[in-house]
Amino acid sequence: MPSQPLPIDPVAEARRHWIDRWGVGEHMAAATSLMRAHQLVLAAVEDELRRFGLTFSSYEALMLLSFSRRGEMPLGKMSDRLMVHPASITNTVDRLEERGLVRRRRDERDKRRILAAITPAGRQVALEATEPLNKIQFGLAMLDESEAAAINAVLRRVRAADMQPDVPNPWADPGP
Amino acid sequence: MPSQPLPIDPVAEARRHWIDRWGVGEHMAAATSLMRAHQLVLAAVEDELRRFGLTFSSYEALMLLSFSRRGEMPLGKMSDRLMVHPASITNTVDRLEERGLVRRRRDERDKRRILAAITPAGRQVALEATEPLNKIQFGLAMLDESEAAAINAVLRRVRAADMQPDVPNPWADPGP
DNA sequence: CTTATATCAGTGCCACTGAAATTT
DNA sequence: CAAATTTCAGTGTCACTGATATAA
Repeated sequence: MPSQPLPIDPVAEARRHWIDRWGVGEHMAAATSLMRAHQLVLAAVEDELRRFGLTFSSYEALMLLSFSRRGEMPLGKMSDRLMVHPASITNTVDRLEERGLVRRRRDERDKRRILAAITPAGRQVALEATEPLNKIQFGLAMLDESEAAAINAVLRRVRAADMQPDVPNPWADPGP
Repeated sequence: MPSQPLPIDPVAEARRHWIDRWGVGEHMAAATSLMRAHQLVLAAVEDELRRFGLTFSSYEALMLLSFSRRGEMPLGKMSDRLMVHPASITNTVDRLEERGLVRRRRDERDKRRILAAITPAGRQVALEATEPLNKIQFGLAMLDESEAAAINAVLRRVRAADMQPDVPNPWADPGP
């Protein structure tokens, strides 16, 4: 990314224009902020992951497997959890498998399924790659804990469209 | 995107694992939420833009030009404002130009520069495409005004790394 | 001559579509 | 038989790199 420091805040400027023309602008600004912040966070994280030969996608796949019960999971379930296309998971697992970080095996109980299983090498890479990410706080080091929690609380409502209605909410306001 | 409704909140689950292993997790969860929410918002917006033959990138470029003083801007400045690579702006403007939505012309005062100028057809498409986006509130219709403003306030601090220190902040807390 | 601006060619990752193969 | 799971081939967008052309 090139991006000189900007002389102005382009999102705030667009918001002004929006309010002038349509009387609204907060949601447009929020969506645009989301796009920009995503780009910055992704770039910061992938800068750290590059030396491990990982993208954020492959890192997420590896972490998902490392947190799973038996260190393995059907590709379709990974696809759901990571919100990526089934064909993309095939591709991601292909590249992880080439590097020996995961191994494919058939699910004997449902032979349509393929399980991706993390290898010891995969666990080690996952662990090593996590260290610098925690150090830079996933590109969000400029936020304190409460600001990060605020993002989580609001964005959970955005993500809720993709979740069942009765999922426990760790960011819920206990209320009066 | 396929994405069955998820039985659990994968971000909250990852956060639990993180706190168990490393004692922290709020920033990781915030970064992950950002990635997921970005994906959902982008998909919602591009679903609406598709029938206008626009991507979010090309829509942003068109809006940027439509808000500019003379309806034109050097490609390099567009690149800075939209935070995209110079080579990507060349490509985006190529496709907009093929469709007659913008026109290129040399800047006579600095002949290294190329100005992208929005055409009347471009202004019309920009206007028409904005209508459904306002209608779906840019994929954030589940949020009220104050929640959208909260996103803007926090994410502005993330984007601030890319802005000069003294940019006016419309989401500033007036304070005591 | 050095720097800035834009373009071009090539690479890589990713998303998606539609079809195929296998199993339930 | 229909439905689910994964793979494969092909397409398109985008980001990036490195090289080039033009102008300041």
